[in-house]
Amino acid sequence: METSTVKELFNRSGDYLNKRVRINGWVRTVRSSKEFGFIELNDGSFFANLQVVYDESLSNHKEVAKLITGTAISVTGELVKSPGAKQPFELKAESIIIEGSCAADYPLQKKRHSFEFLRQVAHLRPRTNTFSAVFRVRSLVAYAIHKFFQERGFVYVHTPIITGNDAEGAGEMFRVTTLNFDKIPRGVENVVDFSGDFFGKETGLTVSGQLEAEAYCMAFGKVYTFGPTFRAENSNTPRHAAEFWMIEPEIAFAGLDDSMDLAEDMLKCVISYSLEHAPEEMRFFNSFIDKALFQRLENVIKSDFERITYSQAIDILINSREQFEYPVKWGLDLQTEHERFLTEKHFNKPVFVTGYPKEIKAFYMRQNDDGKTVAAMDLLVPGVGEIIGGSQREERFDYLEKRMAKLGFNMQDYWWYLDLRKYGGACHAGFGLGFERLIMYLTGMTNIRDVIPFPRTPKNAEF
RNA sequence: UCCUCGAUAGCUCAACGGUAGAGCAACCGGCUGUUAACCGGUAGGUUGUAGGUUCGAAUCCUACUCGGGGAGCCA
Repeated sequence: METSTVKELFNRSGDYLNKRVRINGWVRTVRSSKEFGFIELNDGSFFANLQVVYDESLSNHKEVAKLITGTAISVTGELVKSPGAKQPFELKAESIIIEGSCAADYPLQKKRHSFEFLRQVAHLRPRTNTFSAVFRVRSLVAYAIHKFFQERGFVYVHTPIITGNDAEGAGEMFRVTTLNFDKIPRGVENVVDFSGDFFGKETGLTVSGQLEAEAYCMAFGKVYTFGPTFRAENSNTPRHAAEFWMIEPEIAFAGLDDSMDLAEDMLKCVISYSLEHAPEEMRFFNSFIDKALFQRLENVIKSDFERITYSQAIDILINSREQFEYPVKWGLDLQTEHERFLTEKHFNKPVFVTGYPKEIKAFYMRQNDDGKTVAAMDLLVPGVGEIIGGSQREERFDYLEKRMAKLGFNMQDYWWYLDLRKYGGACHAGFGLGFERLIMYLTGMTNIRDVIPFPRTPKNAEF
């Protein structure tokens, strides 16, 4: 007999009702009486459990009555209408085969666990309701992002994981090396000599695929990256991880407004996709994780994102009469408290802030005519803060070269990046979207460690 | 990295200077439709680690380790 999935039973219950089926899965909980009992079975295909009913007619009835949470079983029986109120149908077991027993010290219980505890059993937590929902949505959203870009003619570029350039100084890099730590070769002034290293130069894990994506953008016109990114920052917050995934679209013959349009369109599409394709999971988040989730997401889908300049943001903050811990002054970067005020209190929706002072932004951003600001944009969203950072790129060779020289860059390290301006450099723009921050925003989960299967953070690389 | 709070049974917590407890889980038993099932019972602890104060420390002090929240860095 062919094995069915719980998902199939729920989606096409009419086809299965009063027919024999077999389901393989894991026991979530057992409620047994003297002569019969119930098993909540989850097979991973669907958020909801299947209720299995058994009675003394089972040859192994005694063992089944003692099944504990976590056991892997295979159930064959007839799918029948359920007299119970909480499920439309149930599986009346004719045979239950115990595929894998579960030791008595199984850490997961049928009651609620703290997320802190579940992080310590990251190998088991996908078996819980919350993490089952989070990681199914994560999978769906990854697909939705590819779908969004592919349908719009973007080319998916695999930028390198190992890289020789700490491109934008986006963060500290993890070093990649095959040098013997007991005998590190040193040259003049005791500086480490990387010439004998695997790549013959100093290399690390990528902190951004943007510079390489720009190269492909100048060939394909519209590209995006979607891959792992690494930052060796000692960041201890619920929004930072040492290994995370980033989506970086790059579009040619386009400016800052185009990239904002793209970002807004993408977010709306992805949110709609999740609501449509993971309704059970999203309802769960709205009920148990964040009661305002649907309201917030629907607000995002329907409303136009606010677009203000950095200068306007400063004015709003100064005129707000709100007490801030950090000073608000043109030229200083916006602090988290300022960003939260703008997106959560003043506008209460996603806000693009553009035109930051060039001193506080990366070298590659296009300089505005005022000589003071660059065509940068950050997208701030309620609850998560900065979810997107982007800009129009400086496509003018001389402007870029001067800027890099002023910041003390070694031009030889960026020869190919400058070449892109030399050979048919067109105006272009793009942004980076933190994939996990998007998942947090979509699910209402408030810690990045709970939206990554096996999170990597300072002092934590277990599993 | 800084500030702050915390660490007690497998889990969630109580006890706040005087013999370490409860609910859930586990185990044993009961129960003819359960829904975090219910009812009775059993077992389970060098109170994160190392020092110190005290007649006496889970409780007070110091350091360390790990974790939460806030900040910085950013996505």
